[in-house]
Amino acid sequence: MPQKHLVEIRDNPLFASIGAESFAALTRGAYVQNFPPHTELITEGEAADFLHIVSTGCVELFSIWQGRETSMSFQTENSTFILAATIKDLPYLMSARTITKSRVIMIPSQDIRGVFERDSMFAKSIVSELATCYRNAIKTAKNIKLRTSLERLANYILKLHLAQGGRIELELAVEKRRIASFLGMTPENLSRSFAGLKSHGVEMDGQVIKVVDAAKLEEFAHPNALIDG
Amino acid sequence: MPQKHLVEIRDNPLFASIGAESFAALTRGAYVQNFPPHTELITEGEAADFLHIVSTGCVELFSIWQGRETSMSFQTENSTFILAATIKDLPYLMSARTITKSRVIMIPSQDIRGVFERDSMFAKSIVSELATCYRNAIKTAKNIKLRTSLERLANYILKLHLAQGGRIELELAVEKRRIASFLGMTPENLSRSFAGLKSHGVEMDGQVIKVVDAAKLEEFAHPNALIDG
DNA sequence: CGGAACGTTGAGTTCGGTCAATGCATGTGG
DNA sequence: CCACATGCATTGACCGAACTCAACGTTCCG
Repeated sequence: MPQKHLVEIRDNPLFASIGAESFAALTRGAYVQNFPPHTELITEGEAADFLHIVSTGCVELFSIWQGRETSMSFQTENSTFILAATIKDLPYLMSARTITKSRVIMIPSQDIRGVFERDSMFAKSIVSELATCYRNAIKTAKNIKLRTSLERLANYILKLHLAQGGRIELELAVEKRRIASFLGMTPENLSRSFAGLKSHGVEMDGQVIKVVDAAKLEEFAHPNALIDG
Repeated sequence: MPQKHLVEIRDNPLFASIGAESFAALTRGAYVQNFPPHTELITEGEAADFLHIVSTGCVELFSIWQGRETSMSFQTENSTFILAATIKDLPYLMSARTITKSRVIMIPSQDIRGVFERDSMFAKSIVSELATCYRNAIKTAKNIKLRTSLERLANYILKLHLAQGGRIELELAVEKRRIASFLGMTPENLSRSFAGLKSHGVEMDGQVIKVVDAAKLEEFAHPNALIDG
């Protein structure tokens, strides 16, 4: 593995504080690979042979049941995915596909479990990452169960707005159909919901969303640290 | 703390394989307490001062947003809850209340984090528990997003049926209103859904559910290891 | 210049929620 | 013991949110 890639992996918070020996053990069998958009990386139900880490780009996690598909989350820079399956040596619960051209680090699950046993710093990182993922899953469930689709969209836009430092004009990173699925609605309904947010300080023109009145949007969205934080 | 309680804690899988020293450190500041039904144990947003473990009884985890409440899960014997908050030293994302009379073990979060650092066996248990909880949360989200309310109920009953070794007559452990909330529907709709399952091999009479044709129910429910497993 | 995929819009339908009334069980106080 | 209150489950009528289906416009790409 080229030095460039090693540095790349090292930069990931998950590996930042582990020992040199552990790092070597983790990277010995690792791959770094570039994938074109719309490439299925893993399929739910398969054995979790590798831990995946998005280095650059964007990966969608999704699930299918009885022909119905739903977007579960979008992973960008430095996100791990399917960590729980790797740790427990159980099948993936979700499938993953690239949305944009993406570079992905893959580390054999076996090595992860091995280093986990020996390196307590790494174990700590893993636990921290797992706990964060778990909390995010809980937040997702609360979001879906407690809010209407319009409220979910309002909070989604508000979050984007804040993440981009309060910028007025927002560009959506992923297709609307996927956002719709992520938010638990149909593309048609997302279109209508965007229109419905006009009276709450959001204007839309094609791919560009304008948060013209953030206070008004926030008043409607009622963001909450225990769901959106 | 009485010997009886120590044995009780020891029996929990989370503490089964840890060293004597670690065990002593964990139990030094621990409480074991009995609570009557319908007692709120923790409130979302509060600091995670204790890890809670249900020793006997049943505890409901729920969340509230804008006056709307939803049941997130039911915890019975040997279940931990709010482990992620304890580990990360962050506020609880859910509230908890007893449903039945319950005995609960409470261990100061600080002690959990301390022993976690020193005892790798304990760290392993924690990670395993966390990963399991995480996977359950993912399954919950998939269940809600991919299934209709009738399908969710069908799978819920089927799961009960199988958990009780294929018994025909099932008794619901918790009130229907809470099951309804857990399944993401109103009590009224749950009533109607029960009626709707008549044509799929389920009969209902008050508190007693009869799975008269498990094959028929399964054919409708399409249970899946990646959601229900 | 098609053709494909996506987004939008409209019409109609369905699923699930709201509201209200009733029945039923439990519990309390006279 | 009964009268009454309370809380849950059920049922019906109604309503609203979201989905389906279909048509159409746009963009992107071969």
